[in-house]
Amino acid sequence: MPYDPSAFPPFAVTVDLVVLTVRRHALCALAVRRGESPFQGRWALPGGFVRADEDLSQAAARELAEETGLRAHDPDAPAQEGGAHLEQLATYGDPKRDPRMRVVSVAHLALAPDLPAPRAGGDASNARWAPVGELLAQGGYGRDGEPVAPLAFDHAQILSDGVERARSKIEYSSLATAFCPPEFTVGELRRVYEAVWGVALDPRNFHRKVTGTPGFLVPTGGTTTRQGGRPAQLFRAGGATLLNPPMLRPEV
Amino acid sequence: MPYDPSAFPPFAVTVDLVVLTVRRHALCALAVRRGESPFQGRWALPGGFVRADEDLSQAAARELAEETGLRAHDPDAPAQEGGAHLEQLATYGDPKRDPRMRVVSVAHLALAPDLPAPRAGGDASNARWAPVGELLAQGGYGRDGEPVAPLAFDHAQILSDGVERARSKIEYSSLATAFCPPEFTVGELRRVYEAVWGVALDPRNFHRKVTGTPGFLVPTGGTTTRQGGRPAQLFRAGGATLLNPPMLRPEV
DNA sequence: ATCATAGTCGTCTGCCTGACGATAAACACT
DNA sequence: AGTGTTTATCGTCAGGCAGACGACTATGAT
Repeated sequence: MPYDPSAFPPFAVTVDLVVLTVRRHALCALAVRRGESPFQGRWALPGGFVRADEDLSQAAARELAEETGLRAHDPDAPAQEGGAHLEQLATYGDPKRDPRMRVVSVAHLALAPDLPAPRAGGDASNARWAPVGELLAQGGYGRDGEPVAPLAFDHAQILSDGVERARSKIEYSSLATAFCPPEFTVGELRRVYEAVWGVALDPRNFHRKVTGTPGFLVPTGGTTTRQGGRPAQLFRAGGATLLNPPMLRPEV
Repeated sequence: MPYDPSAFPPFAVTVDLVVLTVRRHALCALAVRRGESPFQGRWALPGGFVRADEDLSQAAARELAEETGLRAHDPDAPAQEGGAHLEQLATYGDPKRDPRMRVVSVAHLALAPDLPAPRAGGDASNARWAPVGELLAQGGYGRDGEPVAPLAFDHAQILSDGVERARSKIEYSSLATAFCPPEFTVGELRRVYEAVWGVALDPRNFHRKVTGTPGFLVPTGGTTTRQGGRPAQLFRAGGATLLNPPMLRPEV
């Protein structure tokens, strides 16, 4: 068929972000309150339109910086200090997902260390870190007992897919270090796994596994007692991005 | 920000397909010859525009049916007879990936049993199954010695991502059965793994692994000698879609 | 001093994998 | 009929890794 501009319908293309972090032993996602219709006043994932001259990953990195101030890393690079892991998640294009027009959203997944309070256009009340269980509890009640409305659009599905991606990916990669500060202890890394998977892991077996995998953790020489108890060695993420054999997620 | 149609640029959205199959002990992908500019005469992945009222997966299933006659399965369902596995792969949106205009392509991955000759608008010379190594050999030479031009657009990257997805996914899922006919032998399934991974596997250990995993294979009671040698039991894919512990891919 | 907390090193047992021997059942020759 | 070839299937054995858990260490809190 010849090139004919009228042969295809125009779409709007957006990026939506699933930004995950671990706070107070819980897996949390960044949510912003919608200020406009549709779904006005409801919580949603941060996101926005892709600009005319922008690549998808550029648009995602820009949105991430606008919402959190974080700089994004290359997805293939190991976790480094002061930035977030960012990767494409999936694309959502149901014709009815946005009642205004035909919008295709390329969702991205970002993993960040614990951050100070989020900002959304400088207005803190319009952005928050919320435990993913709370955001996904359809028609349930939040931590403080207030009723929680479901996320706007198909964002519950997107968030759910993002959480599942994170849960499975830390099994066989060093991605869990993206939730940690530049230097961290084995115990802090273990608590990341426990929060993301929602299980308890044996500290001794976990210690053996992560320290026994060559290239996964590099000791920095320092120690810390910020968790209480005996001082723990500090590590940074090593060059190994793949964990083989993988960390086994306990049965449900 | 208020709703303003001028606030976002229009995009064209397409689906491109990485259709993989195993033929003659080699992993092959479906390629179609472009009849128009740009990249006229070059090989490309099949694909087309998403229609105005179509979901992305619908568009991918439609394109798959148009190019191969295959019906697509639900990605979450186990492999069934007479259809192909179809799942979303990734989305490619570099501003310069199509010189004509801004096109975002949502690539999908399809896995199919060995098929009769492909058809592309009824013209067999414009569609073929080609070994993926041949399609990805940049500036190399094909099986018959003719020079091979790289795939059009960024399709080499898309194909490469699709092959990598297939290679990793058969490790921990029953997806390899999607390459097999409805009833198959353990040996045929092993040859799928060998073709996709490009390695040789021990027949005895492979047999122990797949028959020892509950719910993975269900014997049908029949036997066949279509591979020569001693008759082999016939199986169909069981309900288990996840392989735990995974099939280990030998070191490179 | 004693306790609570967290980190780190070992041990043991069972399961799974890789390597590989042995047998079985078909077909193709001679 | 016998012999070789091919493929399927069952068994055995050693090594590695994970789960369960004991023991000890080094901090801060009471």
